[in-house]
Amino acid sequence: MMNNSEHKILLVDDEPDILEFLSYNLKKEGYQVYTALTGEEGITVAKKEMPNLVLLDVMMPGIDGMEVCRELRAVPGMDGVVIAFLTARSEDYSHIAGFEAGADDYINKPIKPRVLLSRIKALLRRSGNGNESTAVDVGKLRIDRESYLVFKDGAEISLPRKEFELLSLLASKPGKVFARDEILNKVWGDEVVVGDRTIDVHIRKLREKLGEEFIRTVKGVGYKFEF
Amino acid sequence: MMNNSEHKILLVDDEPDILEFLSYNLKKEGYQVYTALTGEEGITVAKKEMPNLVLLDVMMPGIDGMEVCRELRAVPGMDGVVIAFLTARSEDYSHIAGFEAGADDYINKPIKPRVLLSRIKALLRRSGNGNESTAVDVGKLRIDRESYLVFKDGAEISLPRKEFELLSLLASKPGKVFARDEILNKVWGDEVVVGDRTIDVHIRKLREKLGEEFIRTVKGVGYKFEF
DNA sequence: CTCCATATCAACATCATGTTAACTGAACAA
DNA sequence: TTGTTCAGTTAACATGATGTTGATATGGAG
Repeated sequence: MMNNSEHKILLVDDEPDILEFLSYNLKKEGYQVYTALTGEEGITVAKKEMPNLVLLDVMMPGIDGMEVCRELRAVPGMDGVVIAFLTARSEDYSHIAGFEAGADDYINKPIKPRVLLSRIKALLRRSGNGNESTAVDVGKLRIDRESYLVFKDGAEISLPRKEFELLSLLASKPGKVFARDEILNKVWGDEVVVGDRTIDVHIRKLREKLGEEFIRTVKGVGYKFEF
Repeated sequence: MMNNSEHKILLVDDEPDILEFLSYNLKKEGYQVYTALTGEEGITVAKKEMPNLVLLDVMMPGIDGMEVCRELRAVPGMDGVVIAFLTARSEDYSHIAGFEAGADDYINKPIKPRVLLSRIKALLRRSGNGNESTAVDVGKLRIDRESYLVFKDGAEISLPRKEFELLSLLASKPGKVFARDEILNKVWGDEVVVGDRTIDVHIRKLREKLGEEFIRTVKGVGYKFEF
């Protein structure tokens, strides 16, 4: 197994508390951790250390995370770096802009260590595999989380956010039945309470756009993606 | 699907009202609930019952939640347990200390039942995910709980929920005779009251779909799975 | 043979999901 | 501003699979 100590992680956040918290948890796992309190500092450190992963707070005084991300992407040799945003849950659409700016992932605050660590592992694993694309191929579909696009027979299908995330979730484990509870948790979040029919309607829209053959209902249990 | 009754939850809070409130809501969902009014009691009960999830109030007289958490983490065999904090403080970063103590999540008071339940489900799901074997092979059958499918000679057989759960139960211990009572409890749950014939009919449907050779009737006792 | 648990079947009830259309609010353009 | 479009959600209702029941048949143990 790859040792975590081979990985450098740069944290950029204006809150010392959070930096310390994240730093503590990541170091505990054996990562080499660098921190920066401002966007400027972050860029400087990044250029110097060439980290494998950058965790960026979106909201910072001065240069914000989005801008840091764009600047980092412009640095030669920095294109392979994985960049993830830290965002408050309320900033609902921030990650979309984030993806456009070149982010690989976004992580909601408040941050839970287990979630953080598993996300980071996943991100690093992905980046480690060389130039593997962020797209997933499942049967006739290609789901590209980076561009938020789905391709079917070469045709580009653009999906709204919720639909995309729902599809994305289901396709993340083809064959697995996702319970409605689980879907609500993962796509809508803990606190959001939406009606029973909301999922169905989204499923229906997906089926309309993609065809009937991909999403299968398992009555009384949930939905699953098939290929 | 897995019944909630398989999950033990320990609540530790010095306020009887809150304990009762939480206990009521969790029991209603079918969890096995244990309560403790102090940190000491919590640790004692935890060691004895080995719950799957511990909900800890942070602020308690005597040993506080943080300390309980640390002590629990030190108990052998307790490392897989999910520990979540209940905290009144919302926006500050007091939970950071909690995470350092080994907590998996924190839940803000005031607690809304819906949020609590969905968080708990998510936590238990995550904890169970690691070592869960998804498919079971029994003789000519393969039962895949993840995709809710049964395979026989490579052919895919799709079963309705109750039938699948019934088969799943019987096949979980091939050879063992399950009494009708036991079947009712595990598949239908405690609260549901259904007539005598219901089980027979489901057995019949299973035999229709799978063949006669798998489920054997033990008159006066129950049913068992054979292979 | 007789008794009683189980089997079987068809009628019935129920519940999860499908479907449609309408409503809200955000983003955007004229 | 107003109007327009779209994502997301919801209510109301339709539909059909699924679950349940009771009447009746069957079959094995004693």
